[in-house]
Amino acid sequence: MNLLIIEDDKVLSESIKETTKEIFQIEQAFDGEEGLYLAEQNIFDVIILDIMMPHMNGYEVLEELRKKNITTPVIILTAKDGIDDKIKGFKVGADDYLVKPFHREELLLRLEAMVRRSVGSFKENILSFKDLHLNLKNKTASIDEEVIKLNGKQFDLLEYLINNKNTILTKEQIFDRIWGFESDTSTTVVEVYASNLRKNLKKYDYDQYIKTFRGLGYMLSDGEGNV
Amino acid sequence: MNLLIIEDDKVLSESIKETTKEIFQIEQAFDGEEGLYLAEQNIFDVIILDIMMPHMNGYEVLEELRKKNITTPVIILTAKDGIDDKIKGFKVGADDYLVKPFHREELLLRLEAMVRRSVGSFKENILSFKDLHLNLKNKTASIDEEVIKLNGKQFDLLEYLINNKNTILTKEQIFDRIWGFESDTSTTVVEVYASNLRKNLKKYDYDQYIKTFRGLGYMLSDGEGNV
DNA sequence: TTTGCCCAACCTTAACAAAACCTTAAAAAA
DNA sequence: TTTTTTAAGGTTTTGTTAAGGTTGGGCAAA
Repeated sequence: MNLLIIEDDKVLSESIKETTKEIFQIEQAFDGEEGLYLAEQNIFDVIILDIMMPHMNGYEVLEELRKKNITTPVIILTAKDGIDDKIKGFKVGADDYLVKPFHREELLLRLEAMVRRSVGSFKENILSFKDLHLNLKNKTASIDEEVIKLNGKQFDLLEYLINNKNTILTKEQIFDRIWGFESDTSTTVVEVYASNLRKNLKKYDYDQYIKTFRGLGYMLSDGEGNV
Repeated sequence: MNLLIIEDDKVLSESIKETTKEIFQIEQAFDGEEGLYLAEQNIFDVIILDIMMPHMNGYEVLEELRKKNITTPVIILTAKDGIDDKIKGFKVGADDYLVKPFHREELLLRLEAMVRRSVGSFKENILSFKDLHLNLKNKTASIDEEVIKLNGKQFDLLEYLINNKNTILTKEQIFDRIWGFESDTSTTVVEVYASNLRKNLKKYDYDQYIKTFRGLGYMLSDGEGNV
């Protein structure tokens, strides 16, 4: 689970990081522009967005983001608790709105509720694609009771693909999501992992669902046969 | 959009109905049991749930509901604003939590945000021209369920034509748009791609809509026959 | 006004070139 | 050891070019 914190108050940002780091992989941006840039990579599960920031404020960031069809859930964090501010926040596309000061627990709860819904699966930590089930808790994959051995990043890749089934993910997105922005290995590793994942799924004929779109990226498709 | 209000205070329930009736089809339940029964029908897009109710309280209703795999988004409405109550609410599966008293607008905004997300994620990104549909999310084209195989630039060309249907696009425009300004290939490739695209659409008689205007360029026309 | 010719613009095809991708295996890191 | 990364060669798809065929408008002669 990846969380982006866009907050110019470094102390608060760190504090949020502390309370959420057990559940999320954290990325931080300390101004609007940087936040927008990172958010545009479309690799986050949820974004915490401060409103009052120099240069580019939170509303602008969110508006830009939605304009670009990035639908990552956003929770607005602000000291403004006037109803008009809330209206503005929701109108530009926020999913939740939390007023400072707030309980750490409440933030965490709201984040969890949001992720739980958007990632789906109310059933505890199980992510499924057809008869293929991922147990997110202990990182195991299985098809009809039979466990498939996948190493770390292969599992991550499969999880990411399932969470975005039927949409094309570019190699860059996959790379940024799994290897991280500042990783200095090349994006061709994605090809290697796609290859390995396919090899592991081949036994169950699930490799067919991983489609590659030349010049675009990869997609996990539950479409029957075609494409 | 269907909304279920589970609230034993009839005055408040009516008041909520008033503020939401323009957007939602409303159903009301005035105690926990009735609410659970209605919610189990699984026909609602979102549920407003009061906590303090006689016999069966909101937590119990929600817990029962989730146990039965009904995942309708639930927003809890209560006078309790202690953090422990919120924790309890989210833990049993709430999606949002609003403390009384609240602004009518805020309730409405939160309802809208919730619904927008749950239906929004279902709606796909489709661009259509007559019975020809482009799925922008996975770059597939189809006519009556049947998928048409188009490679990258052919798809881009078709997308561009549809987005500008009934206006003539010069070869230069098309070229700059799809190949990019600094590309050093000649604009005759546009002709080749127009040809290929027509060939692929011929099977469905959709090639006829791609008209060429000598000395001007191409146009996708939905006009019948002539022009 | 009509006819027929010419030429530029466009269409189509196919061959070649060049990316993009796959797979494997070995080296490096954990 | 196991996992991750790099590298290299092979495969497939797509992009590009060139060449010959087709079309249609302009224009001059009838």
